[in-house]
Order: sequence, then structure tokens, then C-alpha cells
Amino acid sequence: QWRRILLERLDAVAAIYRVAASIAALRGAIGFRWYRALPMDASVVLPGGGVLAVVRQGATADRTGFAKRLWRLREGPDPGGVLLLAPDETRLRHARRLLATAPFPVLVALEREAVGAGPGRPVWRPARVRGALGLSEALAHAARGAALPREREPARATLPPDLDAATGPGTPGWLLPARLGPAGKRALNLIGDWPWIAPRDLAALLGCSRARASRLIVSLEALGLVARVPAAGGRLAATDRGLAMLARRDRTAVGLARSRWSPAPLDSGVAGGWREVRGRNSRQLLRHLDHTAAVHGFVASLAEQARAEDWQVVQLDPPRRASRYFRHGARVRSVHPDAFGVLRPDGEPWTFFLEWERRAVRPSTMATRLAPYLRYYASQRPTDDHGVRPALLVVLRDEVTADHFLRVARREMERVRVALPLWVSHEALIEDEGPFGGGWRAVDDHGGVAPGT
DNA sequence: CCGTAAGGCCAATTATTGTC
DNA sequence: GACAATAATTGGCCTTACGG
Repeated sequence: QWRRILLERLDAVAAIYRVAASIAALRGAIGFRWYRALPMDASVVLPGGGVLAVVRQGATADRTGFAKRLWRLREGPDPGGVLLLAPDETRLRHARRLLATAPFPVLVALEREAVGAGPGRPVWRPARVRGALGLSEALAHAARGAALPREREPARATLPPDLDAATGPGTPGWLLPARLGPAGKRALNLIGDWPWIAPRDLAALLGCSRARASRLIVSLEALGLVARVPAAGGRLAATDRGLAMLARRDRTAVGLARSRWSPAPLDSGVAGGWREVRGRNSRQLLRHLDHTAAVHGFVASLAEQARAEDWQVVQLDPPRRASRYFRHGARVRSVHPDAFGVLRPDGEPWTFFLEWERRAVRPSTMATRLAPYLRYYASQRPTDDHGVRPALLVVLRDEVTADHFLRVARREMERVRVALPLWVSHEALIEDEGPFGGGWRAVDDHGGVAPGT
């Protein structure tokens, strides 16, 4: 049973073992225990008796589900100290906020940094105070005496069969993480992030040739993880099996992932019903396929141009991870951009939200579209969430509409006295020159920076 | 637009050789 | 025989060329 669960979570297991190995290298023989269903993934016992719980936040972890897991961590018996591995900067900040009032010491690190860092590099950030610690300091700070959590033994042990079992679609699900190489996993992650992506855009996001991407797609297809969906013009989506693999890796709910993202056809019988798929969100994206494709095109050429200019693409988030929820007065409000991203030229990172706004042509609609952003940027949250105020990029249908939008934005910003770091362009320009050209125009001189400058 | 074939490059691993 | 240095092999990732 254990072997199987750990194989399903193989990528998580690898990351956590790396951290555990670094700890052992510093402190000598450690105790170590995995958990199947407790809020922590594992616990480490240091030679002196200090205990640390390790929690990994997977890339597909959803906001509420993971918040709940952190909450259980606080409700349960004292975990000792907590080491949390976050998949990206945004969620690291979010997790820190959630644990700032926890009654135990918490250290948070980016997974990719924690896994590669030597003992001295300051990658571990305390939840409550600013700054960052190297692993040895982090251990001194966080490890404290606590009882090692216990989990009930599985009632039944079913050992998986021999490892060199079938390949292809016959490969059992729990073996997939071992069958796939890093490139295949990267491709699957991207297809999971951007359902209905075209191979061409996928290649751009992967940063490889179309031919290479095509081969990766073929091998993912052969394993039954990815499908070309006729209803989407042969564009790609992660199959139910692919979604399950990602969910198992990240300890998230398989059923929920499928109900949101399943590309399985749903023949409802109504006219145009061939475009129906089971997942709620993937269906939405499929219904507005041209909008979806436009956003894909934008992020794909952004990635391409960034590479050409030697900017590092740190993070490119699809809508589900680009949304931000915040308190405004008594109510919880939100923004739902089409994308969020972090690029890094030589120096400071540059962040942005994207709104691909095809529909807004009337002033009232434009004002409605802007309202959530005016609320968001009126608060401290943009800076809390990202360290800087991200640029807000809005792409309108054509030049006339863009002009129009700028006037409306200027008026609204004056009315509510909030300055948006707003940049406006339109579709034809983006298509011709890409995001880095794009002829972005600002409302006023708000001191922000347009893409590529 | 897309996929396939053939082959190059690179890093990791294994085998071989040389030295004490 | 133990160990280190070097060579050979392998597997993964990727590109260019080409064809539908």
C-alpha cells in the first residue's frame, strides 16, 4: 500500500527526500516518517529530539483545499516546527499569511530553491517576520520537541506487481511518475494548466521546437495522459487519467479535478452539444475557444519573446491561479484575470495581469470590467501578494475601442482616486508585434513599465 | 498547420586502464 | 587488491529536414 502511494506521489517524495537528506547531512542520522492522510506529508526527528513537519504544496493544489489542510495542521496535535514547500512566489506569500498566526514556528521556501540549495543559502522564510534563513539556521529556529504524529496502519496491504509491468496505456497509474521524464512532466503540467492549447503554443511555452513538442505529445498520448479533442479542433487537454496523475502527486481530490477539467465528451443532445465536455471549467474554455486561443497565443509569444530577450520566465499562471480574492469593506471581492505572470530581466522581476477583453465595447461594460481592479489596487494586497504592484495589461478588440477604454479608465481612476498601473493595446498590434512590441499605451505617466522595456 | 525520421549533443553511468 | 583517472556506453532531450 505504502509503496503504491509513494509512487503516485513520486515527484513530491523526491522533493521531500532531498530536503530530508540535506537535514541529515547537517545534523546526522534523523528519524523520518511518511503520512498518507495527515495534513503534513512527513515528519523528521532530529538527533536532539526536535521534530519538524514537512508540508508540500503542489502546483495543482487549490486555494481552499490547501487552506483547509493548513487549518487542520493548526487544529491537530502540535506538529513541532513546520517546513512548507511552495510551488511559486505568489502561493508562498499566501501560505505565509495563512500561517502567520500559527502557534508553532513556520518556515516557507520555494520548492525548487529548497531542493537545490546548500545549507547556507537563505531560502527559508519565517511566516511571521521578514528575512530568510539558511537550512542550518532554519533548523535551529524551527525544530522543537513534539510527539511524532501517528497514523493508523492501513488495514490491508496489497503489494503492487513487479515494476516492469506493461507500458503504454496499460501502465498502471501509480507507475506513471516513474515512466515519464522531466520533459514529459513539464509538457503535461502545461497542458493541464492551459486546456485546449495548440501544439504550436505548447512548444513555445516549453521553449523547444514544434517537432520536439509533437513527440512529447505523442508519448503522452500513448500513455493515455493527454488527448487531442476533435471538438476543440484537435487541441490538447489532459485526460481524466492525466488529471488523476497530477492530483495524486499533489494530494488533491481526483474527482474534483475531473469535475472541473475533464475533457471527456458529454453528449447532451442539444444543438452544438458536441462541444460539451464534462469538466465545468474546461467546458467554459471550450465554449469561448477563440478567447481561450487568444490568451494562449499571448502567453506563448510572451514566453518566446522573453527568451529571445534573455528574460527569464519565472511564472506563467492560467486563470485559475491568476485570480485573487481580497476583503474590501465587509465583503470578499475578487479579480479574475486571464493570466498572471512573472518575468525576470536582469534585475527586478516584472509582474503582470492580463485581461483579454473582446466583449467590452460600451462605456458601462468597460467601467464594470475595471471596477474589481480599482478595488484591488486600492488595497495593500497587490504589493502583499507579489512584492510589487503588477502591471495590468488590457488587450481590446481594435484601436478605436482601446482609445475608448483609456478614456473610461482615466475617468474611473479620477472618480475613485486610485491609480492603476494600466497598459492598453489591441489585438492586431499584439498579433503583429507580440506582447513585447504591442504598442502599449498608459493612461497617464504612472511610472510603471510596459512589457519588454 | 502538423507529425515523423534521422541524427547531434550532453550528462550520467559503467567499464577499462593505470598506478601504487 | 584498492583506488583514481580515463574511455566507452547509454539514455534523454532536442534540432533540422522532410513530407502530408
